[in-house]
Amino acid sequence: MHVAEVNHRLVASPVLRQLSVRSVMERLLLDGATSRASLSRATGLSKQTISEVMLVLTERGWVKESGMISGGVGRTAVRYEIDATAGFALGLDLGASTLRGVLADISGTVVAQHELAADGQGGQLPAQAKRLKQILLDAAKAPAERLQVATVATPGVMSPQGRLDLAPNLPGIGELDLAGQLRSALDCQVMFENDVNAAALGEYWEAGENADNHFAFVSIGTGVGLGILVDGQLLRGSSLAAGEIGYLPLGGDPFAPESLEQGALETSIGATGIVQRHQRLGGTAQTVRAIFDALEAGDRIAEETINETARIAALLVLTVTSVIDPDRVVFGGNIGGRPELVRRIGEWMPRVQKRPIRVEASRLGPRATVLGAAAMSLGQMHNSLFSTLEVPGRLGLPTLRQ
Amino acid sequence: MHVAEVNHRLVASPVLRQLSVRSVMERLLLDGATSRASLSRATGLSKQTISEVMLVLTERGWVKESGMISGGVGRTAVRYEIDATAGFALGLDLGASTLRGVLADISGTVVAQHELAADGQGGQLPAQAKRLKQILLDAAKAPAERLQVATVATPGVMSPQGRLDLAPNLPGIGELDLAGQLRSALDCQVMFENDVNAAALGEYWEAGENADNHFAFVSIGTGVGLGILVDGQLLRGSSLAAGEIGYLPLGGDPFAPESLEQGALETSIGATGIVQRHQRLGGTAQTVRAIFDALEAGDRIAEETINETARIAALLVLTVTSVIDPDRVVFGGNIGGRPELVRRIGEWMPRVQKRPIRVEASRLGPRATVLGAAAMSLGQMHNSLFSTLEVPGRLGLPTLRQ
DNA sequence: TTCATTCGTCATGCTTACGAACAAATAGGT
DNA sequence: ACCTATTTGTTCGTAAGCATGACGAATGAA
Repeated sequence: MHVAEVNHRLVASPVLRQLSVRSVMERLLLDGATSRASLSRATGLSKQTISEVMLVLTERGWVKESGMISGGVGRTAVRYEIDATAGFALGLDLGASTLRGVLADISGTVVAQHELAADGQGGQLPAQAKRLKQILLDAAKAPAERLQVATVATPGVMSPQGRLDLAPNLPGIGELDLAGQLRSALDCQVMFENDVNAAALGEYWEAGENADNHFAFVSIGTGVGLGILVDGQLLRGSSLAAGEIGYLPLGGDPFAPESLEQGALETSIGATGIVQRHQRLGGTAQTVRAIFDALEAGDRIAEETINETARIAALLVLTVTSVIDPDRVVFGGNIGGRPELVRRIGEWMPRVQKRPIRVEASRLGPRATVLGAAAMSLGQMHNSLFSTLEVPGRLGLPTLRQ
Repeated sequence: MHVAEVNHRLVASPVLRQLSVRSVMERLLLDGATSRASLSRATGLSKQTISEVMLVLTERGWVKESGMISGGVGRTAVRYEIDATAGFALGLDLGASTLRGVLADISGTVVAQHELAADGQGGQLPAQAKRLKQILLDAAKAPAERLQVATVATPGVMSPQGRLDLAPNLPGIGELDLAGQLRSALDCQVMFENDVNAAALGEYWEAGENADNHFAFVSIGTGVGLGILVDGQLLRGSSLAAGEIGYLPLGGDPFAPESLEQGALETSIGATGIVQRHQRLGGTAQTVRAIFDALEAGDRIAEETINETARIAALLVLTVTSVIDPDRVVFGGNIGGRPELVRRIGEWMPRVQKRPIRVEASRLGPRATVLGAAAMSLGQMHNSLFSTLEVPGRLGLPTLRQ
């Protein structure tokens, strides 16, 4: 089978066949390896159609035979499964101190992960990304041509001009044509996403079948951020600013000039805010990590600091549940992922909200963002390969005439 | 043409034809009357396919010829348009003092509207609804069999058992099997929706082509509520509680016991909260209406009351924009729709948020809810008639394996 | 060994859509 | 008055896709 064949999209196929291919691939992705007969039952398509579709898919290299199914009554069935090596999706997390990467194959299996210490200057970034990509491809023995999509998770916002704005932790990066340079360095379709949104998607993906499709992820670290999933889709907002919660009027006077600059909530429960609170209470710690260490050692001031932080975070949970009513709120980030903090947030909740709400700590920790980036690539790969068709789910409303 | 034919759904048609019918109907709904040739260009389907589809649609009664198009170069074209009398959608707004109704035809034109003073007791409601339905059908000369869907907008939440909960303004209504009784009284498919959500949809619908598909509607009246549209769809939340903003920690101490009972925000800017504020400031007014009257007369205490209310509402806008980033926030309800209030909210905004945000007063006023209910019925009618097909827009993610 | 069951293929027929050719109708120019 | 370019809409032939039902193959259980 030639690589050219593998890369060939199913664009030319007519509408009906595309729909059939799509439902078959969806079943294979969700259920794993199966026979044609059970695919026919699962999709409602006739056995005949399934056979035709599988013929096309094996010729194209997306699907391969994988042994037989025997043991039950009746004839043994030929088992088909997605050829996991047919396409790969890359996720990158562009952090302040590390550059993380994850490579997933088309079936959703993570086949390689690695991280590099970030060089001080942003100018090195595209070259580093290229190196990381190659390391991951080599580790997975994946040919470079089969890398279909990469997603780069970044702090701040990627401007339409391809420059990274509002990312003070990555000095000097705003001057680069980051999008263009990464596109040529990675040599495939490249997408960009906010790191908190990516982390939200990562946690959602990790939860797997238990995932409710309505989900909120709060990141507390140097700054604060919120990622929202509605019906399994990221909610980005009309100016891509959904989840920019630093300015929420919680934990400080929102009308104070510094709140307008830095944001009341961020000032209150961001890393520097927590350290300042500790110092106001008489503590001497210089970092949040030191405060958590003191907390573990039984220090009263640290206890009070974290408890007050949790109190304000509980108001944040109240705010999020009041507005979008997620099934649960997951906390992550350097600070937000701390179980000591999350437990205290949960303890505050009954005092501000009658309805119980699940408040949990991130299960993926620092890997949430990079896995979410890989998930975005994976979703994009599937949809561009098997879903070129534009079928809007619902009709829009006609113009109102009254 | 028989009514039985009109009511016949297109269920039996195979997939491909359904898709064709759908795109044709969508174009006709959005663009109005056109010729078959231009439909062919607009949909990408061939001219003969369009002709076949139109034949089916005219036979079924959904579409009819409507004169000729001449004047340009070339042969005159036969013009087709949706037969507006083929189906009707009903919206009802179940308010504390009035029962409003709107009847729209299949093309989205409001063909009748009327309201009845609500009888004191909730038990009369189904009979009143039936009467209102008949009044509207008579006014529009629409045969009852062609009423396809009705949506009833209610305060509170409709429980899965069909009882209306959390609607203190409608005493005694919680005991009724409201859903069942309305279904048999209205004698068609009946849906239920929260009144604030319906109002949000109404305002969105009214904005028409200028509507951005990302939109928030805040209602301030006896209580406070929020309706959110994401991509033109209502955001309901995982327990149908999205937009229940009464408990937001704004304008009062969220840890106070009365905040847990009544909600801090609702206590602060709900009707009674505003009156109490006025009295605390030394005023004597008993109703919000009186306060607004005094404001117009130049009263300083009223000015201060409303300004403080606007200040807290501005924090609400900040909260909503921080979380979901809508294109604009529209205020409605008895109090929220007041331009004097909305103007002051807009004046407070620059003090808490750098990014400008459009804050506007409802254009539909008290009719927003009933129009939104009609819009829901209309959408449901279109989708059940022309979109029986289940085609998910995007593929889901496979299980994560790592 | 027989039988019920399941898998997969083959042959057939139906529905749908498309392309090309063509007839019909019109405006505008000569 | 006539011709031409343009647009509309139909007819006819062709191809694609799917379903149906019959059939052979392979298997476990009685």
